[in-house]
Amino acid sequence: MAKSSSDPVDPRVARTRRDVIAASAASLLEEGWGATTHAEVARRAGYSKATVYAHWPTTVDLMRDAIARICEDATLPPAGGNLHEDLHAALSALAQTLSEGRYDRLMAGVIERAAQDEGARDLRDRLYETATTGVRGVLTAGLRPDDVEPCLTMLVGAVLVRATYEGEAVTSEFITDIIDRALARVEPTAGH
Amino acid sequence: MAKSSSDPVDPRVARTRRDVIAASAASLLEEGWGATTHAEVARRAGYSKATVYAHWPTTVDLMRDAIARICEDATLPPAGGNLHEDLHAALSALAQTLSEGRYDRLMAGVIERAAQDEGARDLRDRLYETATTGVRGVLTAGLRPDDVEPCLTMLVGAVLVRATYEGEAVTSEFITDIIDRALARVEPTAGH
DNA sequence: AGAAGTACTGTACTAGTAGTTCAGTAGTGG
DNA sequence: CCACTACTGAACTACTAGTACAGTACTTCT
Repeated sequence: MAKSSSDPVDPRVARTRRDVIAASAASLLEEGWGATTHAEVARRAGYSKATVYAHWPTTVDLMRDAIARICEDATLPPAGGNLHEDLHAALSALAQTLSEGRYDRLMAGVIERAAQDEGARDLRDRLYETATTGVRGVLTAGLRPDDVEPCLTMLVGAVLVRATYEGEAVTSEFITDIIDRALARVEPTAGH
Repeated sequence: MAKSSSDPVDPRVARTRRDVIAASAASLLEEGWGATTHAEVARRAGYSKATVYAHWPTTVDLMRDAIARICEDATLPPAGGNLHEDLHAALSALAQTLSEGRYDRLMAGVIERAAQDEGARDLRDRLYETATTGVRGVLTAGLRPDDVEPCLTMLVGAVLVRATYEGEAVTSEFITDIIDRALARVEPTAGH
């Protein structure tokens, strides 16, 4: 309350926040929500458990910052102007993120908690939003507004089901196939 | 080992298995995987914790039977022969199951564990298989074999994303829309 | 530089839970 | 009626989440 306006943060606090959030994000991606506890994060970051509790009283507090950090790190593939190619790139990036980056387990953990915890519901929305930003951008740029949402849902859903629920690899051919099908109604000329 | 062939089960064992599995299934749907412990299931079913451990040593053992039971209860809407109508009915049933029956949290719990536990991976596959049987059946009956898998993945994915990840209601109009789009490439004549 | 304030540490503690053990009880099949 | 086995309940171990707090180290202000 004393120095709230100018807000010159104590460098110790800045250091601690940075390190602990990085450790939380790493643990969340590597071990999943269930294994990402205050104690584990403190161990990884090299701080005392009490310090972590002092900054983030609840697990959701900790996850909120960790997920925000993870979302910051998400990179978008560059758009070239060709709808099919850009979509293919964006969906490939999504598939990559889902399988390699372990977003699947992370997302599952958030969804499981979202049923009971209001805070987790926000996290779910933000995470989904971030993961699909690339695809949404390409569709918004190339489609009529009415077509964006259903196409987004079908394309993202197909990749997500393939990667997370069927546990199968998302191949380039698969992505090409679903793009062709999803855009069939939208484009007057048959692509490819 | 003594009476394995004819297998006349002790009625006490049959009773216990039936009651505990029912309680596990109920807890799994109502409270989620995380809250479905041996102790909680024993309390619900009215048996001793030790008895539950005796029958199902690990949590996955218990979940396996509970999920099998849940899958048995799944009902399929009757097929009428019209592709669009049958698909609409099957996808509505899926959406209903996802939101009302809390399959979303259940599925999320299974996926989260599937990353570490081999047994949970089997459960994920079986659960996904069961949830999509209705839609798959309709597609198999009405489409060329090559079209079944991609259409299934897109339609199921769209419903799943809508219900579970976006947290929005799956309306009848939404289902009609995605069916039209998914089948656009498949049917020579534009439906509706 | 020194003082005053605050962040972090390490340890110890409480409370609660997963899982085990086992002697005792009661239902089952022969 | 007897031998057998399933279930009970209570006690116990081992582990974990979260709290408390006195001591130390860093930062900022004068």
